Amino acid sequence: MDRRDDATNPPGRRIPGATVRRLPAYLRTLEETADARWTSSELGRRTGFSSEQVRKDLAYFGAFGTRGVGYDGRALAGQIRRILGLDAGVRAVLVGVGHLGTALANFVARTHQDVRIVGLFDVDPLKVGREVAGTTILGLESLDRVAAEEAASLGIITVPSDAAGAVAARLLQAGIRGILNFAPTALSVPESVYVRNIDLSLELQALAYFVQAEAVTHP
Amino acid sequence: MDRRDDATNPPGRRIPGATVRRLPAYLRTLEETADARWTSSELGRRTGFSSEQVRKDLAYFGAFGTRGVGYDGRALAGQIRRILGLDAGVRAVLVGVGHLGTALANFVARTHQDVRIVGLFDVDPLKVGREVAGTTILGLESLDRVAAEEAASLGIITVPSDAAGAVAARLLQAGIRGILNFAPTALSVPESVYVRNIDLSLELQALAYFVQAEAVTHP
DNA sequence: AAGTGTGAAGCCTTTCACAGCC
DNA sequence: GGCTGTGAAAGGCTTCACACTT
Repeated sequence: MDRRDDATNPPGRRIPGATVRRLPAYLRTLEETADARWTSSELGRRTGFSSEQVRKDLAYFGAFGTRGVGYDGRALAGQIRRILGLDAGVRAVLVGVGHLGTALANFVARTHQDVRIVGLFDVDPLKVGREVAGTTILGLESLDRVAAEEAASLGIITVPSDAAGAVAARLLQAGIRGILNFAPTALSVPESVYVRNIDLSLELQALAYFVQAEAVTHP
Repeated sequence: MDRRDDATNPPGRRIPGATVRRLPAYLRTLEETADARWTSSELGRRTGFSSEQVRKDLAYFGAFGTRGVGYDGRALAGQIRRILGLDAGVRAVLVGVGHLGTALANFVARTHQDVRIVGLFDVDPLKVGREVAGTTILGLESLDRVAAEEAASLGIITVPSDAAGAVAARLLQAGIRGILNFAPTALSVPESVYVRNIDLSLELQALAYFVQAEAVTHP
């Protein structure tokens, strides 16, 4: 879940990291139903947050609504895309094309036009050359070249735990500045690189606690 | 990445949810290197948290260490397993055996003895009957029966977004009390059910913001 | 001397409550 | 009247600092 993830929110106007992580949820909802008019309550109901939260989050970046009326859906979506830096287009490389890597590559290709996976890499010679989600899998030796050519800024690590550290090092060397890490290991990277760890086991075990605690509370 | 996830920590002694989510990381590290003696600093270094954090987290549940000395690795691991409710064994069902579901099923089967996937379900007739990670895929109609027979308490949703709501409803009906949801949708469930949403797109887009912000800060 | 356990302080995030505008 | 924008209050989590134990 989180390791040093939350040491992350440096920009000018000091935006809470929690706010940044909710913006994509707002954006998705706005895009899903191209409604002209939105209120903070409706947007909150659909994303699972409170209306105050929605208003406060947006207020960090400006005043996008009209009092007594609400928000214009299209305009707000545009603003959020701009804030997140999606309008410029985000390019990511993915290392480790097993089931998980394949699932992510397909998912991103299918559902995102603003985030694009521009390189798939694997050490397995049997996988190199195969095509997944419209991209040909390459060997790790091509990482630097592709990352540079495509100006990739994000990296996704879906390799086994013991390879993750080495892959992270290669990504940094290739100029990657943000990493989504699915391997259950704490990566050691410079302060300037953002790492988000997603660790299924941790989530499952934490869930086990809550379910058990609940059982104890209501016997 | 959180919707109503953090509305979660009701038990007797009011344990911070953040603490519960770190315990599995401590546990994994303790199990990885079966060292007899651990200090909070070493455990913190390995998991990526501060030593005070480690001590405070553990202190919520008791005094497991020896002053001036440290913690006994085996004993501490045992305590954490007990706290999380893992010693009783946790049983989960998984719905949606695509690439992502397959990856998770394999991963859990390979790396967990305390969390076990006792049922795999899919609506696709072509998948039903196939075997993944040692378990045969069944149709959704068998969910209630299997969940009851195996006393499953957790559910993992790895179906496409538009099916997630219906699957969640079926899981609740089958008596599931904790859900790990990989579909990018807010599920609506009763207060008593714990839901943890894991949403790749949100993470990727949030990462895009941080990377961009960094770029702005150091032009 | 070394390292745990813990109140107190500080920081971050959410919620409240209401003024302001349409 | 309805809904946004926002200071103030509340709540939750992390860090500090130190007493305490071996």
